[in-house]
Amino acid sequence: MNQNFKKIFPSFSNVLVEDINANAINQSFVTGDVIMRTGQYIKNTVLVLSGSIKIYREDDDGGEFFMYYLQPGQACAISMICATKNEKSQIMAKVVEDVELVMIPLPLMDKWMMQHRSWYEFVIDTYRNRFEEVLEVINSIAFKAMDERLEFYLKRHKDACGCKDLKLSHQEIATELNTSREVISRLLKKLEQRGELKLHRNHIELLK
Amino acid sequence: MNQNFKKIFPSFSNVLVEDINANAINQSFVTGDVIMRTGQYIKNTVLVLSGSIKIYREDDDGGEFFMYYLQPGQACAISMICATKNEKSQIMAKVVEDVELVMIPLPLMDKWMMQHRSWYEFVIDTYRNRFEEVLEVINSIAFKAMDERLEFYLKRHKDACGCKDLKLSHQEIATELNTSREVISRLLKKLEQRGELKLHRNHIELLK
DNA sequence: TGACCTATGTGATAAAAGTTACTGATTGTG
DNA sequence: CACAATCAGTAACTTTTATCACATAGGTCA
Repeated sequence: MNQNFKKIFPSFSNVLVEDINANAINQSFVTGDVIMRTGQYIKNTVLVLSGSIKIYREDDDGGEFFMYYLQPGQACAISMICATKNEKSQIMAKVVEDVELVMIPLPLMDKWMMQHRSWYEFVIDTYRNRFEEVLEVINSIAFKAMDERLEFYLKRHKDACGCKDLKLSHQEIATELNTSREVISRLLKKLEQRGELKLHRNHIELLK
Repeated sequence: MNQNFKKIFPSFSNVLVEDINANAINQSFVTGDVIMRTGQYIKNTVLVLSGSIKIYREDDDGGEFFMYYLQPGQACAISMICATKNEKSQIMAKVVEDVELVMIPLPLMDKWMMQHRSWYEFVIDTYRNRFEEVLEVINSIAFKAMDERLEFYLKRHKDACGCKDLKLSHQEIATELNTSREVISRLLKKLEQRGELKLHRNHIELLK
């Protein structure tokens, strides 16, 4: 796993990787598992080795507002931030594709900041990227109408999975954009007519 | 200023305060000054001694979506994050009340993370608080209709200024919520009828 | 195959928000 | 004081989004 790990987190120094191997816990989850809930205390920082996790905010009445995906080589910024303060989670994390994780216990996450330059940079980098991503999300909902928000949503999914075939139902999209299925169906139809994509049952084929 | 500084940033160690005094630059701005723009490179991390700064995102067509205020004793999380990577600003910062600032040059901000425990904790704390605040903002726009968003907006302003008298015109609020003045006027009227507040020219008196 | 479940398409209608147009009120300034 | 500028109130209308109701289509499995 040592070899593999260096490939997924190439910026980590050898000493850091040794420290991780010695202290962190490996854990696996399968699709559908919820590994973090709103209000739950966070005890670990999570590094993703394989698979994919959806990070979202939950509404009082079942809305699941999509924020971003965690992919291999990434870490959960929120778990890092909360970890240092032993805070409750403000977000939900659900497994989209079976994942292998490395759990870094809270005190180590903090200690390594001072000891390993490459860890420090990784953490700061994670903060920055997520903060920016979240700012983008704010832009899209604050300034854009639903049609543009849908396009933004599809684009982010394309970027995240690196493919043009999105396995999403209209209902799922509607939930994640906090609107109704009918609205999404209609807007997708328009995009199809414009030649932007092709609709299939349970998946959407992007053409551009 | 040394004495004063310790009062505004009580968590800072004496050594850190000395370091700040020796290296940082004091700067003042007056109401209306824009001290950071979208696309501009960030060369300093900003600590607020007095006054107040509005942080917002700018739209292509003049929208000024309100994110949060920077108050005395606080620092700009975004300038910290960007500073470490020499990145462009993604936000706008406008002075709302004349401010005195301490500008920490980029390389020091980074260096001190390893040297001063109290600086490290302050920075992490700033990240965490802002991240959470931004998540709250996402909730309000993703899940709430304009009436609730307005109430949330008023509440945050009350919390920020610590008073119940908000010096805001309907137009300002509308701009910051990216809607039109008429909508805000109507909703404020409703809130007045419900006895939540009292409307005056150029200011709103909260009753609850 | 046919019963059944889920996903999607679509029209009608309602509600929320945005736009236009105009009014009066208050304030500051020469 | 007179005038301009800004702020606020409101009615009428349009657009966007949400909701309801129902039709159809594809896939699963006994």
